[in-house]
Amino acid sequence: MTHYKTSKKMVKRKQERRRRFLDTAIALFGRLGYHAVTVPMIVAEAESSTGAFYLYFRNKEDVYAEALREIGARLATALTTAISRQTEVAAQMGQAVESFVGWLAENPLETRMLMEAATLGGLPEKIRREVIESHVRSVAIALERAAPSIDARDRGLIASCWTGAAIEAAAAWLRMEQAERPDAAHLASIVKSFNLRGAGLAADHD
Amino acid sequence: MTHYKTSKKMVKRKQERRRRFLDTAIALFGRLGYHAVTVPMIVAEAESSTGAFYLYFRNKEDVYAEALREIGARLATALTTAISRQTEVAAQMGQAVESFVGWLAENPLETRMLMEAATLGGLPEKIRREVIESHVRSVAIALERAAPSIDARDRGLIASCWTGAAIEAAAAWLRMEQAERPDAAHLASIVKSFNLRGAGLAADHD
Amino acid sequence: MTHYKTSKKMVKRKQERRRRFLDTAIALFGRLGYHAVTVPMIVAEAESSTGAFYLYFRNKEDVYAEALREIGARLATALTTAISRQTEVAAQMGQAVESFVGWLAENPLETRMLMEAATLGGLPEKIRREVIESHVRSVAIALERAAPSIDARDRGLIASCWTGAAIEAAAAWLRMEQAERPDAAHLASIVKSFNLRGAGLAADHD
Amino acid sequence: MTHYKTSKKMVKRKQERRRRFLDTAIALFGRLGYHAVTVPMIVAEAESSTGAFYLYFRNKEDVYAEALREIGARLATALTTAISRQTEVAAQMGQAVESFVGWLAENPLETRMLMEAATLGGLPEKIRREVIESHVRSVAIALERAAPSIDARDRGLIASCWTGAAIEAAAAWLRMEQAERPDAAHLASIVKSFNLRGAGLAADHD
DNA sequence: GATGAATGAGGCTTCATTCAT
DNA sequence: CATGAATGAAGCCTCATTCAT
Repeated sequence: MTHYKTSKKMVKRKQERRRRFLDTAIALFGRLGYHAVTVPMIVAEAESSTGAFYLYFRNKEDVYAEALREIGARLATALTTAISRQTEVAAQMGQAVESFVGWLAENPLETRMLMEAATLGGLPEKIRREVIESHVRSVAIALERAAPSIDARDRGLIASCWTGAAIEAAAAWLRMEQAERPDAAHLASIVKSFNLRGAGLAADHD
Repeated sequence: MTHYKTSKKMVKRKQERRRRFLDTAIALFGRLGYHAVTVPMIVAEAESSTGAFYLYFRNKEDVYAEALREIGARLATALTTAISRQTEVAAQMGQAVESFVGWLAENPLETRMLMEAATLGGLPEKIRREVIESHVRSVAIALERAAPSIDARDRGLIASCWTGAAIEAAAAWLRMEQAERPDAAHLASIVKSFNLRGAGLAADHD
Repeated sequence: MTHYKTSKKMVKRKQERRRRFLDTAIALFGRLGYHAVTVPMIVAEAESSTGAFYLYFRNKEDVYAEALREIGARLATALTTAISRQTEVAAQMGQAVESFVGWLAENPLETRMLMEAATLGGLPEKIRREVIESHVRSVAIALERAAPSIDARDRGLIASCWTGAAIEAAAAWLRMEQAERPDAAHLASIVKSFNLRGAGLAADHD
Repeated sequence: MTHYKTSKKMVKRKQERRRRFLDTAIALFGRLGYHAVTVPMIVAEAESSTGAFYLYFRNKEDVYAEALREIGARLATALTTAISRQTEVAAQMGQAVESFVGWLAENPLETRMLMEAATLGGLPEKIRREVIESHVRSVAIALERAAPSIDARDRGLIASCWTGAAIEAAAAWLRMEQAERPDAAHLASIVKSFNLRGAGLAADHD
């Protein structure tokens, strides 16, 4: 009765395998970049086989895209969780920047992929846009409530400034020698005040 | 030995040829990205030969790097010229953002290269850093004069926010359909006020 | 993980394929020389593909080196077999020259590779040295027993004379028109008496 | 009257230039081997121009061949001079080996070219054969006088053994670390006695 | 389902040689 | 006569993807 191929055990195995490919992919893409990573590399690192790889992913671009989606999901989870601890809009926005920057700082591989995906074209670029823009969008929405006087058309651009500042600051921080880096919390607080002020949501002398 | 024919004419021709390669390279790299461009493509587009290409550049990475340097020079010129028209520090900084964003918006190919170079590793990444950081540095220096109360260690990060906001906003603007884009001047003014406020250099209600 | 199909059949096939590459390589390198042979040539002649080639060898130099090793092994086998038929040192040495020269005369492709490898530098030169020097060394060792009065330091040089004479004579013989060549056995006997006398191991009027 | 283009001064200049090319070529070919040397390299080292190069030589193979001829001439001069100091055939032959080996040992670049040329095919191989065979031939002729009992057909092969022993011994000597090399005279004496005995021209206990 | 050997298009780069100046 | 910029054929090698086992 129970169809052999879809026993729960097998489904679980499949997911584990897929997950292992994805983790390996993030590790490699994050460290070496899209073009320097080869499918055989991923296969070797994941201790699997080429055939298995193409069973789970259509092609190299596809793993990259899926890995990016995974990253987007993790980031969203982190942000949602953090933000839900705040009730007020302004506080939520502050929390959002801090969590965003903090997450980037703690996840250098993922950050690198997020940055690289912007220039990769095709599916990766599309997914990166979705990931980032879902963040941009929620900033824009929050902005709408917090500063309704701002013209709707400008909100998107301001939100871009917002995320651009966060990502670039995190990237600069990651490029610094470990020794001379301020701690991640300090980084987050600087970006937070830059963004809140920039968007006109904080007193000048915060 | 006896140099008969290293005439001025030839020197000029060499420079022109090199310049043609560089222009072609910027056009292609800016449109398709580093990895999608092949040396034969550049050669064909520049109506030259493979051999000539390698006469002027060590390899593909090298043209990319040189093109990037060229871009950096052009950008620096644009900024210096614009800024020199202002005498006051705060005004200079405002001018700097506006010119920077304006230049990015008007030079989409160059902007794309500047963004991609961040993820290319090797020489390109190094040059991009030089180009961007020369800007970051001048922002940091201006900041020192304009807002001496800010901790020196933080200045670099704030400068990163500053350029990150500008670049990302310009990129988002470039990604918009031409029809729904506000004009470049408007974009520049939004980023300008975001950055000046973010850095604590402008009144809240500018 | 679970190795389904790394069957004996596949292992055998791999070895056969590798062997075909090696045989083809010897044929081509022996006929045309290292630099005149291209990887596509080897691939075409072996009725395989570029990719397969690089699956078995790191690069062109590597096939050459492996082919040389193969040649060394074949030569060593031939010599060991022949020499083992003799019990006395002097007789063994005589047998060694004869077999060596005979083998060279019968294997012109291999001989050509052995000669060319001396001027190729890198790994090929190193392997040729190993192959030849294993012969030189055994000559030197035999010499030690047969003529202990010779200074140890000179033995190596004498052994070089020994192999140099054999190789050059074989090469000269191979260069002759087939019509005017004495038979291989005659060649071998001439070199044999030259070398034995040269090393002081035979009566003057042998 | 005196034709401008063939004034003595110019002829001399031409010869000097050609000579400089040849010397440079020997230095480079001897150090790096035929295939690793490029025409631009020779041109640069000789501080001249590509155009000039092709004024004096038909192509790369041609310089190599000419350089080889030059080497042959120098070697012949050295040998002739040395041999002419002896009056007796046997003494002349001994002198010949010694001078030959000595010359090889003192001229490593030339020796390397002589060895490499054997496997180059085309003109170089032909010239090398001429150079070496003129030596082989004179050995064969001397042999005819010194040991008329030897069969004429065998003389050529014996002469090949003779030169092969000399060249290989010299090469082995050149490959040794300078520190552990016996001096060139010792090398020469070893080869001398090996060859004289091998050819049956010396007492067993020389 | 799983494996990994095999494929081959296509990229990068070198260098002997020519020829306009 | 001399120069050296320009040419382009041709070689080496990588790697995404397929498919027989």
